[in-house]
Amino acid sequence: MKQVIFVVEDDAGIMGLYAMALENAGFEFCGFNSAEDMFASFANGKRCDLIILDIMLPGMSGLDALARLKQSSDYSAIPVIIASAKDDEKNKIGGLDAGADDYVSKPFSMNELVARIRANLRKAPVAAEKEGDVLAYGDIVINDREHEVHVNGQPVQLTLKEYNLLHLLMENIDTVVKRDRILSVVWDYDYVGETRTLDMHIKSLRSKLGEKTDKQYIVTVRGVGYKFSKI
Amino acid sequence: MKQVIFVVEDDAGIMGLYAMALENAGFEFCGFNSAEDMFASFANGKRCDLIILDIMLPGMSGLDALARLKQSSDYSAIPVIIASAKDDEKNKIGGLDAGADDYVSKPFSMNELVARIRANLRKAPVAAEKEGDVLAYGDIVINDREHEVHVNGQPVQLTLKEYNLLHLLMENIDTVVKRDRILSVVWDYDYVGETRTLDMHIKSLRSKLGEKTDKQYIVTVRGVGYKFSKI
DNA sequence: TTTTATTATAATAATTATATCAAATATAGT
DNA sequence: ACTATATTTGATATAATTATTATAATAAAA
Repeated sequence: MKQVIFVVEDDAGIMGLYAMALENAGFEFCGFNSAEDMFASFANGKRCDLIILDIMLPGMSGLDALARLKQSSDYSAIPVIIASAKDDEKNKIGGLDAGADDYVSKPFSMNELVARIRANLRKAPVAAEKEGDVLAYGDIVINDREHEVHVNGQPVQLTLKEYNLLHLLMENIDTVVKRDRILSVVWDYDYVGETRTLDMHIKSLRSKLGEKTDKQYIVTVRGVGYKFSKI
Repeated sequence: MKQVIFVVEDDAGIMGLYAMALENAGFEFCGFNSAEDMFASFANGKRCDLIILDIMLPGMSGLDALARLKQSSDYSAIPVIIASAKDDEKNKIGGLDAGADDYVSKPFSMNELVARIRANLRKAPVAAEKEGDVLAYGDIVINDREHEVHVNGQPVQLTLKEYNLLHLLMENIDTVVKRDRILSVVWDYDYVGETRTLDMHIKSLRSKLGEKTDKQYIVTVRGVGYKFSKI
């Protein structure tokens, strides 16, 4: 199911660019010429995963719209990226203070925009997936309440350390977790010096997850740590 | 890249011990005789990862300095370890109340100190990483959280040094970064003299970025350094 | 133009980080 | 106390990264 991006922008030309870039990147695009139109659409029950909001708008300003979104209990969780023609620091700070999750100043490349969208979309799902104590990605499901892990629907038997390690990595999906941090979270270490313990557990975790699939979930980021990767 | 530890301590002998212990433990040491000196250094743009603060200081007291640090939005995230000659519980509590992250009372072993430094450094990264996940210009996007770089939407595989180098240059977009500065930030160097190491990494970075585009991002400023350029 | 200083390049050597393995130790269950 | 399982440790292998060296190319200065 494609993720839906709302774009509020009054300039038709720029809107066209958004449409093209977002469709291209695999999102469902939905544009509005004014903030009022967007709220009307919300009222009609339409939903989205992220909003791109121009600051300079006819009628209700972008910042006002932002304030309204962030006050509402229904919509406050939706990430909002402010887009502005002004490369004006004041505006930038203002927007972030008002609750925007990110900011791009025009002109920006569509690559940058897509990167920012992806980054912001990724912050949200953790909360969503956390409910019911279940973290899931792809073929791997980790159920905290039951303390069980399934790969491709098949239960796999993890030891405590393996479980905690996987849990930490999945909590931080697509995010590098530094070796130090892993050691201090999964182990208690104030460790000084060399240990191959972490590597060992990564290895056994990989083999237990990999026995049932050939996909590489746990990615080594040399010199930094490991991340659980969607890609 | 070494982590930088600021030490504020008026006794020259003790300062020497700190210097030795910290360098030894692989940190970059930077000492100040007074809190005022440290703030002056901050004002000059110098940054650190952790501060060790003596309580008994000439001029501004350690606790006052602590209060000032913790009130500032810029520096409040930096972990502070209070060091005091008084093994006095009252003082200890006072310091922690005032926002210190940890406390050691003299005399302490350098091993203990280093262990505490490591432990406190480890608490921080979450806060640090929160800031500006994405740096982008044009076709190049660098995502710090994921530790990934995309060129034209395509991921490219960078080594740690290449990554740090690119990051430094992109942080300073359109600004020349001097060779010295690059060497001291990305490498540990105080090193004076000839090295072609930096050139090497610039070369491989260029080729990795350029494989997918013919635009020149990294500009050589002869006699000075390099800059990442929009134009 | 010639000289000099600086940077680019390529090939090779050295270093470092991680992976793997086998064995030792610890822990929990019976 | 005995077993089975889990975890840690240290030694070694592998692979990836980084540094070095020598040489070429280039720009600036004389």
